[in-house]
Amino acid sequence: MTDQAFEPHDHGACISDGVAAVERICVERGLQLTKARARVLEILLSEHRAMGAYEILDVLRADGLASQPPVAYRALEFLTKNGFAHRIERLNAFIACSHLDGAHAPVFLICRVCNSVAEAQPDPARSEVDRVARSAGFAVERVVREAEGVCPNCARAA
Amino acid sequence: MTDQAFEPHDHGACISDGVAAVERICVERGLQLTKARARVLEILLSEHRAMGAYEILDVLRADGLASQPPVAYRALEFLTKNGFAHRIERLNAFIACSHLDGAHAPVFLICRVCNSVAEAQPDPARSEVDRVARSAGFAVERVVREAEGVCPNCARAA
DNA sequence: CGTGCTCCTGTGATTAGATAACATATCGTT
DNA sequence: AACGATATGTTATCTAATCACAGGAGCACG
Repeated sequence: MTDQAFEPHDHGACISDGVAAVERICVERGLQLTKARARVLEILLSEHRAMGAYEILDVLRADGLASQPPVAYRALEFLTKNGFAHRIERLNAFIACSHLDGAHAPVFLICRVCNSVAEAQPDPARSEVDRVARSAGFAVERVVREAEGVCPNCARAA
Repeated sequence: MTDQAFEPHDHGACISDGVAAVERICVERGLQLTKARARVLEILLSEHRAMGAYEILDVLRADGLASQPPVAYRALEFLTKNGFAHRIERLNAFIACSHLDGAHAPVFLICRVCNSVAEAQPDPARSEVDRVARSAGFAVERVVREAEGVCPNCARAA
């Protein structure tokens, strides 16, 4: 398991690699990574934390782009629907996906001190949510798994 | 595991037993189950689904009680802080706790067809979220686990 | 007895998050 | 050129949540 958000890394590459990877996938799947969508993805990739739609909108506005709420929400819908970004329900906010390879049911670790969010890839076979749902005869379509707490860096600092 | 929400049961008892149990716990712990708080609990217990704060507020208003948003939010804060109700992040809504006994890290099963929400009690030892967090050195304070899908009753009906 | 403290309530205003509805544009296809 | 599908721009609206401040009930302590 990797937790990019909690470990030092080349963040410039983080952004450019992320955009490049999404571009490639869009070509493969015939998806249009338009200007607005690409810009929102970049904005999300520029931070390892979740950003609210209106916060993203502020950045777009500063760029001189259209800045009405639907602009951000449409881009975010595109990104989340295609797995390029995720919605963090606990925060009503969004974050770029950091595991573009393959289907996943991620677990998010949200640090309440530094606001960073790490996306972890747990073993799907061990999902307790799935196990519980199965035993209740419940057909799962989407799973939300988010933990809020203190990341190792902030714990060390305290 | 029990899934009251998905199974036939005496719902009148569901409400009265729920209120009685919370009353008892409040006495034990020296908590004040005031009029507003008790009423909101009742409202939540009256349905096996999550209700939005403003929806609760509408009921309070119909009762002739104070009906400004903070009234509902304060009662909900009391109820959730003490484990008498839970917030469903996915829905920005609230539901009465159906497992008052003991500390828990519940899993919620949200039916998108009939809107019912079941609270399941998984085996804590198997929590994949905890496992992942531990391996990242992340100190978990709160966990959100919610599955959205179709409940057995609605699946049968379709 | 009354002062101060803590906790709870009431209300108006504001901020944040999300969507509806409708008009316009762009691009590839036929 | 006409069409359909997809994406954009904008206004308005709705839902969710919080702030800020004033007032009240109950209790403890001097």
